[in-house]
Amino acid sequence: MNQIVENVGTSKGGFYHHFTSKDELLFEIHDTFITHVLEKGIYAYETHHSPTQKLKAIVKEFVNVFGLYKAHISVFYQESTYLKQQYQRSVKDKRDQFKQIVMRTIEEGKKSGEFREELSVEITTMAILGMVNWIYKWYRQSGANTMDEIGDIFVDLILHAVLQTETISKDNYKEILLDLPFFAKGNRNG
Amino acid sequence: MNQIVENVGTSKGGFYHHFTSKDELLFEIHDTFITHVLEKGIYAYETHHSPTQKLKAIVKEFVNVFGLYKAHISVFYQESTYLKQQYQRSVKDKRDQFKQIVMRTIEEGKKSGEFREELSVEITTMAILGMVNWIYKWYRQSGANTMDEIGDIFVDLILHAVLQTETISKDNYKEILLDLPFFAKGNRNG
DNA sequence: TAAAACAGACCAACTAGTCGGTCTTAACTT
DNA sequence: AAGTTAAGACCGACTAGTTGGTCTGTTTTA
Repeated sequence: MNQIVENVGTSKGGFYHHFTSKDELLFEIHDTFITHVLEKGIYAYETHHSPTQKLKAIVKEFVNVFGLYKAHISVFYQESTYLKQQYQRSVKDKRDQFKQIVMRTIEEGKKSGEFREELSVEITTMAILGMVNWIYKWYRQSGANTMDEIGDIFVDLILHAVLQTETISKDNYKEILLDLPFFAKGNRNG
Repeated sequence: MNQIVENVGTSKGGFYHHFTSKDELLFEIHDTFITHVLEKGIYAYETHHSPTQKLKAIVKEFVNVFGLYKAHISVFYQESTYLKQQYQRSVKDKRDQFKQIVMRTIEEGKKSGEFREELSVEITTMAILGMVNWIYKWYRQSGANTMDEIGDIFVDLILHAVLQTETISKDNYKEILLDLPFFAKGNRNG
């Protein structure tokens, strides 16, 4: 608290005039970015037809939020370990909503035949959530890749993981999947 | 501390007779499971020839540790946020070693032609570490899948993500990749 | 001039860690 | 076998520092 208050340039009194507790602040912080991803996720889900496009858009937005709200997310994960029950529940609620969108998308992909039939919807979803959520642990502004590049790479990895194997090679997904830079293509194996 | 000591059924005095600080306990806890994965990882790396087999074995061992040391890992992540610098460095050291093994494996896979050339070694590695590390956040003993199943699914997802697209369909990887249960194959789309 | 915004001294509860002491164990002596 | 002793294991009241949070006031705004 002292640190928060100091860094923000305010005082205990000032802070508690606006928030009823530290937990509320934490909740508000979480709500800021989770609401953002959730809205973007829903929008992505609703504006695209194919599960592939949906998944691509959802993942990109999801990754993107780690660029936009890096500080929020770090603080939240660092301080939220002992969040009061009521707040934990609201937090979990919104996270579950996002999880549902991803699950529904994968389910649809399986039904439509775009994604592999043998996928476990639940575990695949958790794998995606995990790889993206973990970003806050390792991403540094100074790193070699921008958040946008990371998003593209993640989309590429995830789609390769879920798409029907046969369809990948058919060049249907040129625009979505990664490729070598043109000047490196000469060395290609195979 | 009070809680730890109480739950362990000892006392402050007893505890500090064996540890110099809480951080040391935390470090010891982390070291227990990180040493385990690291050894298993190195062994897996050294005993297999192909990068594909290496990666499979490494991921399986990595996932497995979350079954063996669930409690350790949860405690560590919950309490380690403010670990003293010296301990943080040793922790990071071992984690980096494991990361290196994964990176080297992917690099080798690219060189051998088994893995896709266009993969970003670093980001792919972080994706793998992320999806597995995140397990501690969601895995419940009571869940639908055993740790072993999750391991297999993760291996399947990761290999589909990294393997050369052409080779996947060639049945070379029947033993490694997942398939539908035989009784469901009749419904397969074409 | 009243209400909202803010300040900061203060507080209770809790934190990791200490310290003087007791109990347990096992080797050593007689 | 019984007695001695010393070291390691263990105890828990206590402390210094920190935590989130309160309360009485002052300043700012409209």
